[in-house]
Amino acid sequence: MGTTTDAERRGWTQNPEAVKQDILTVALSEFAENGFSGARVDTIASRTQTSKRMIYYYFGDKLGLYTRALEAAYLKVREGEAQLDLDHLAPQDALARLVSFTFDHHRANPDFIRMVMIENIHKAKHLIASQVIRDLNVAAIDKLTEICRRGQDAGVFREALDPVALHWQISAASFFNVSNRPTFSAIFGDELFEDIGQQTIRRQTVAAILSIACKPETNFPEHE
Amino acid sequence: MGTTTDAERRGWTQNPEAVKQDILTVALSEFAENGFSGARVDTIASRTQTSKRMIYYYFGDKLGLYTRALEAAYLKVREGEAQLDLDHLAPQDALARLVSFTFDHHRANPDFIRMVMIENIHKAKHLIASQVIRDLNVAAIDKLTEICRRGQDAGVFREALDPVALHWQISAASFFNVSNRPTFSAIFGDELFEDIGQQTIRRQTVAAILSIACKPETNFPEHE
DNA sequence: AACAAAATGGACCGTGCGGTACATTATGTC
DNA sequence: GACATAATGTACCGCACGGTCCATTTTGTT
Repeated sequence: MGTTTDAERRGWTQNPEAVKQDILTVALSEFAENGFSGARVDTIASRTQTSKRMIYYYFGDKLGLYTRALEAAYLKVREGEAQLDLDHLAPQDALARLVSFTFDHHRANPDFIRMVMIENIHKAKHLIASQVIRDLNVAAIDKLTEICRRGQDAGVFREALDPVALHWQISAASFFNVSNRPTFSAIFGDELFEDIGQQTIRRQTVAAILSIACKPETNFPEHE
Repeated sequence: MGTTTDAERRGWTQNPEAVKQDILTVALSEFAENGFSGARVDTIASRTQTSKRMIYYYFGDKLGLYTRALEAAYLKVREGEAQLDLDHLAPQDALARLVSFTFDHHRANPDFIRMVMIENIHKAKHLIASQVIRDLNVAAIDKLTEICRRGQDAGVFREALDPVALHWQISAASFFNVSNRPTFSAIFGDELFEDIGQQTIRRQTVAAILSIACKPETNFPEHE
C-alpha cells in the first residue's frame, strides 16, 4: 500500500473506493427491493456508473455483493443510533425516549428493515456468517441494559426485568410497523400509517413498554 | 359438472382434485421456504406425485400457482382461528385469551407467517390482487371488535379504544415472534424462543395489550 | 522510461429454469 | 361402442442471468 489517502484520489481518472461505494449503494437498494434471488446483477450494474465486470472484480460473486450490502445496511443504521444520548434523563424518561426513537428510526430506514426481513426469510444464514454484523449487534442493546440497571437501582423498574426481553418488545412494535405495513394497510387501510395514526401507535407502544418495565404501583406520566 | 362427489372419486385412476391439492400443498411449503423467485417449479414438481406439466395445466404459470398457494395459507390459518370461542368470557379475560391464542396460533403456523413476510417484501402485490384473501381478512378482526364493544359497555375499556390499532399491537408481537426469530436469536441467543422464554414473552405481551385496552384505574389480575 | 500491478471495457459463455408442443390415455355422455 | 373432452406423460425450447475471458488502460515504483 502507498501513502496516498482516499481524499487524495478524488478527481483522479480512476477511483476504486468511489466505484466500490457506488456499487454497494445501488446493490443495497436493489437487494432491499427484490431480495437475494429476485435482484438482478445486470440491473444493479446498469444502475451504477460502472459495469458488471467491476462488480465481480470487487465482490467476487452475487453472494459476496449481498453480504457486503447487508453489512453496509447494519453499519449505517447503527451509526444513526449512536447519536442518541439518554444519560441525562431519568430511567422512565430515558426508556420512553429510546422507544420513541427506535420507532421513528426504523421508520426512517425502510431499506434496513427490508434487508432484515430478507435475512429472516433466509433463516439469517448470511447474518450468521458475518462476524462484522454479529459484533455490531451485541452493542445495540447496551443503552437499554444501562437504562434497566438505572431504573432498578432507582427502584422504579421491576427486579425481574430482562433487557433482552424488553428489547424484543421494543423491536417487535418498531419493526412490524415498517415490515408489515403493506399487508396490514392492504387489509385495514392506510390510516394507521399516516401521521395521526402513527402518533397513536407510537404513544400506545411507549405506554405498553413502560407498563412492562415499571413496577405495578408506579404511576408513570403520559409521554409524547 | 356431474353428480359425482370427491369422495366417490377416491381410488380412481385419475383424481384431479387430489392432484391439485398435492401440488398446492407442496407449492405452499416450497414458496414459504424460498420466496417467489427463490422457489423452483422443477423442485415443486419433483416433490409432487405428478409432473411439472400438470402444474401448468392447472395453475397456468408460476405466479398463478403462487397466488393459489397464498390463498391456501390464509384459508388454513383462518379456519384455525374460527375455533376460538370467547363469548362466555368477561371482556378482559376474552382479550387476554385472544392475545394468548393469537400468539400461539402464529407460532404454530410458520408457513403462513413466512408467506405474509414474502408478501410484504413484494409490497402485498399478490394479496391485493386476490379478492378471496381481502374478504377473509376483514373478518379476522370481528372477534376483537366485539370484545372491545363489550369492554366499553362494561366500562372497563377505554372509550377511545380502536380495534384496528389494538389488532396492530397484538399482531406486531405475535408476528414478530415468528418472523424475526432467526435474526433475533442469531444475535441474542435462542433462549427467548424456548419454552420458558416464550412464556415470559407471551405473559408480557398479554399484560401490555391489557394495559393499552383497560382504563388506567382498572386493576386487572395477572393472566396465564 | 521501464515494469508490475491494479483497474477497467466489452464481448462472450453455459446452464438453470420457466414454459410449451405433441402426443396418448382416462373419463363422461349418448 | 362412438365421440368429445378432460387429464396426463415426455421430450423439448428459448433465453435470462450469473459468471468469465481476453485485452487494454491507468497507476504506483524504481
